[in-house]
Amino acid sequence: MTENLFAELRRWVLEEILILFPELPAEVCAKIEVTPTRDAAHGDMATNAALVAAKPAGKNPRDIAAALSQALTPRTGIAKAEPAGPGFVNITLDAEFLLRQIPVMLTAGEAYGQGADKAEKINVEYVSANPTGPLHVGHCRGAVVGDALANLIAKAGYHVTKEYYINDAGAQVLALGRVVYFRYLQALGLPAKAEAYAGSVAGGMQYGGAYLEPVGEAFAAEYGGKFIDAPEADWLATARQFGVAKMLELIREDLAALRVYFDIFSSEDALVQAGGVARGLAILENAGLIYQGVLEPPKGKTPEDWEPREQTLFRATAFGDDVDRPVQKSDGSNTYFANDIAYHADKMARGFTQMIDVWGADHGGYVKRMQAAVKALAGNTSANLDVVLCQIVRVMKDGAPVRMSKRAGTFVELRDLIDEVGPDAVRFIMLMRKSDAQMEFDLNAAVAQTRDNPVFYVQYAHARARSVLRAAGEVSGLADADVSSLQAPEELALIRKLIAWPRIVETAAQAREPHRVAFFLYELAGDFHALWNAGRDDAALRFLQAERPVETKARVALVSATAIVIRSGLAVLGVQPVEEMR
RNA sequence: GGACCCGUAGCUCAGCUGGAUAGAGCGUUGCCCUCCGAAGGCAAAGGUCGCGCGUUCGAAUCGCGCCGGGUCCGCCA
Repeated sequence: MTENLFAELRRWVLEEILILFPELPAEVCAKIEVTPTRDAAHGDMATNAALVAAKPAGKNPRDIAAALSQALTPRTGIAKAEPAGPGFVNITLDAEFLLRQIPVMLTAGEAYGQGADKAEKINVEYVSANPTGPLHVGHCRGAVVGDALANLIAKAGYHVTKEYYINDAGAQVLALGRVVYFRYLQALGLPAKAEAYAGSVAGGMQYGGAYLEPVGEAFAAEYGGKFIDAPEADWLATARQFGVAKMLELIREDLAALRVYFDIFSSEDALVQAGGVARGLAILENAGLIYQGVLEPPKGKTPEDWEPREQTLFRATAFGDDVDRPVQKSDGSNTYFANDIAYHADKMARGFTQMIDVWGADHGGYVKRMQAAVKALAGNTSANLDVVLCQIVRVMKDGAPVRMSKRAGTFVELRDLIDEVGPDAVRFIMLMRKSDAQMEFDLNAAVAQTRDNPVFYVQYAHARARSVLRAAGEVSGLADADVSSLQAPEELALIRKLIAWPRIVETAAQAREPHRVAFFLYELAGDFHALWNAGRDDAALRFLQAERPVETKARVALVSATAIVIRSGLAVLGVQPVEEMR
């Protein structure tokens, strides 16, 4: 018993088309698809096989469509197959064949839609915010998109590792260490003034937020007066580590509030200490991709202090990048890019040939060079890096944007957003947009209990379904129910939507687009609400019919299947199904 | 100057990797809902898919060139 009916029908189409044209090249077959029809008048499914095969077969697409239709029609499960339009074949399934999927859903439960084991590891890295403070709203979209994408790819049958890269090696965490020390002096009651202290801090007084006050206190509690008059060299490493550990705790709490969890946290510092950077660069060095050179200044926008400098460069242009990229600064120390190369080399050494990074839009200019580096590292082997960019989110309230700039002092933390609308709304709404498009997050809509709040609408559908199931009480042998009475247009529309779920999982995972799941659930909820509403106009369509146990059982099976698919989809999005609306 | 993302209904956005008559919600307009499943329901109006070439049986979708918005551009992370 197969789950993905579209994949099954595609196999049938392929079998028949290869009987008609045994010589059809594999790359042509690969383009053949079986898709849901937009219009119910076109049947349940349509295939483009005749259109795709027309040119290589040297025949008119309509003729092929006619022949293919004839070949498909006798198949068990197909009620009708007919040529249409420029050369489509529209397929109408036997209702009985369609309905047979309901027990499949009931038996599979929330696992319905789970793809077959692809026996392939995929690493999904996201958030990776610097451990210098709590997460802010800007991190939120990447966290949600990355998490849902990882769930989605796992659902499609891949072995997914969710990874967070801790940038605990650069100048920023040193700045954090200095501020921790400053807060420590304060905690001990010493007259350390921010202005005076800032002057003595290399890189200025970043991360001065109040959230570091308790860190200073904890540091004081741990080390007492030990570091009061000590030189920086004595305390900096300790303060940095202490600060990073505390910030990671903070970040993990923020992530937990958003229900985002990782399989692994990788430390940049640990990688550097273990010699990973030298190891990564050596791979490129051995491939002859590292050289000394001088870069041209960017045209049209030459920095004031520009002067030509010789640097160690990676030949990124050999792999599709626009210019070669520095891996070492002019003083010989490594660039951040060098560490990133090392980090991806490390992932590859851990057996990942498929990697996905979720980044903010401000890193868009970084994509080509990182992909170039991965290709270079792979050498003759195959490895691939996909980058999902998340564009900016504008938070709106009462029709006006909520200011979020740090400078304006209204720096909105992720926690504020979650407290305002709850993790479910944050997650679902963030996923109602394609990640590479800018979006507006409307705080008013996010808490509204109407159809324009998608998370409410979907959860309400689930709650209604559960309410029916509670009212129905224990119904035994649901998976064996006679469902042949399900014939109303609204019922069949709902079933057609339900059987699309495995296909959505597959296509959305392949496209790395979790938002398709959110849209699917929204549509599914719409179909279910429509059926519910039909029962208001026509009592005969209500789910529970005291006088008609057979029909009732069939409908309860359908409602149960609907609840299962909604739960299955919400699980991918990381949104909780609710039993009742309160 | 260059790279990347976006441009679809009044607004916010989908459009399933080139398919059939371009969709949804909000908003607008009209009708329905005193109770029995209404924190609502049904329906209508609303589009030169930014513009122009090109590729082909076919383009919102692919290519090129413009226009507009955004992100970014040697040693920052």
